[in-house]
Amino acid sequence: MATKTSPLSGFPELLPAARSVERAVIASLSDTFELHGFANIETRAVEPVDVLLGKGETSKEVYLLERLQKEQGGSDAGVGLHFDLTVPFARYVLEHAGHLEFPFRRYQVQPAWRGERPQEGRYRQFTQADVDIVGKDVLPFHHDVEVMRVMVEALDALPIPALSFQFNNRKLIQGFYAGLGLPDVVAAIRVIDKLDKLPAEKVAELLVSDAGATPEQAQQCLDLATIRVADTSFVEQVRALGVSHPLLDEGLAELEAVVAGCSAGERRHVTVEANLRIARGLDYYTGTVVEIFMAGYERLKSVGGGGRYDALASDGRTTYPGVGVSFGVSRSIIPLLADGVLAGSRPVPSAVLVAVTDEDSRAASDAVAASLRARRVPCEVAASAQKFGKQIRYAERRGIPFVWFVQDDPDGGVSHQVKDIRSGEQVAADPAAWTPPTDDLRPQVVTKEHQ
RNA sequence: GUGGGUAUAGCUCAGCUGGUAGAGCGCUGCCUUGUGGUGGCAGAUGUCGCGGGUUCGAGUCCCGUUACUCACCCCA
Repeated sequence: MATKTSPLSGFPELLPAARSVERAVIASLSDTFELHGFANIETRAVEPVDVLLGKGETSKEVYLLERLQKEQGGSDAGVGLHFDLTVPFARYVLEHAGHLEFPFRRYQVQPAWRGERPQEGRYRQFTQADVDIVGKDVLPFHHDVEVMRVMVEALDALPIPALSFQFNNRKLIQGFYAGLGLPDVVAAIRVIDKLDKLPAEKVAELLVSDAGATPEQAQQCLDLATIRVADTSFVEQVRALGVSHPLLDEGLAELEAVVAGCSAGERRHVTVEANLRIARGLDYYTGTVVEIFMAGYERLKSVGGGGRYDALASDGRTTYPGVGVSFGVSRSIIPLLADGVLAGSRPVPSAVLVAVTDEDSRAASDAVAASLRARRVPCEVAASAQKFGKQIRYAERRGIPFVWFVQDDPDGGVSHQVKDIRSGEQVAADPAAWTPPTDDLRPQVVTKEHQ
């Protein structure tokens, strides 16, 4: 019976070649995280609604599981799919605190769900990669530098366009605003966050109307927010504004350490800046904050972000401060795939198609395949003993670079030949010794420059 | 949630002021009796998103509906 299907908006599905790219990205990220000693965990897909909604997110972006709610008798709010990995992680830490060693370092690559209108780079189901370090009661500041450096290193290794890490520090902002005498620091941060959407004059007006600032204070806020440098010279620039407060000093010192620490070393395509307008809307951040942007894809807004949160998880007796950063795998990779900036070299893992001469000799072809696989060469045996031209075409359509022929010799033995179907070159080969070039062994990520 | 656009072959799309469905690519076969790609010849494929209305007649006009899509809001 025919079934009509249609894509579900916001729930992207990749074809095999594209999926191989996504998997390569995830493998590369995991490799870097593990190189720095971060253990992988996976949390369940659902959380109690009160856990999900406790962090200032609006309820309508959460997908609720209606059936489970009904089963529970409707007395409590039920469960919903998580919309990020930070909130489930905080819950996980509380739940398993007795079995974890602190500081606890973990990374997590999982889908999250959000019920908002889909767009390029914004999906209802998307994969995110998070790294965090969580301490018990205290977490020394140097972990801020450490975890940010890990993400810098992880993203620097990816075959994607240049990335910019833009750092700020909540203590710096709050200390500055407090030193300035602003009545409503939180409202001011929220207004400053609009700076890339509204003109400066409009933001100044909002600071006066919404955050209770005087016009002079508003101007100083703008002066602070427009500081953006690729080194630690922002410290003098902030000092020059003439505001002083102990929290400001602390924030300046922290941001200086993060920028200096993340800038150190050779990078392929990741740059680091202090950008004092970065605030991040989420109110659980307390110190370091970061947003990550991808060159040529500024329209996606940030492809990653994170920061320091001193009290995301607490059981009332112990608090678990943490610092972490997340990278939007779907958000960045899917647009790159759609634009052809990234592509998979082939849709199948097979590097070799072993041709079948006739069904009676299929066993001989199977033996060749087994021999290749014993040396970790991915291969498959032809589906049917069609004319060799058809079998070659089968391989060509799948991007399989080599076809292996097993043929009877006049002297009663068999001969083996392998053909590179891109060049047409065909040579005698030993199934117990032949190996394809390394680049042909597995599907590769192809970038536009190389195409 | 608000506003715009679109819906026709596997894919990209054409189809004028209404007259029973088309192209390119792809696909299948043959030229090519066991080695593909180029070329030539032949061929297959559609409830024209769904429901209703107007009309002798609707892919085309009208109404509704659903899905997709773009922008705003917001975020990874």
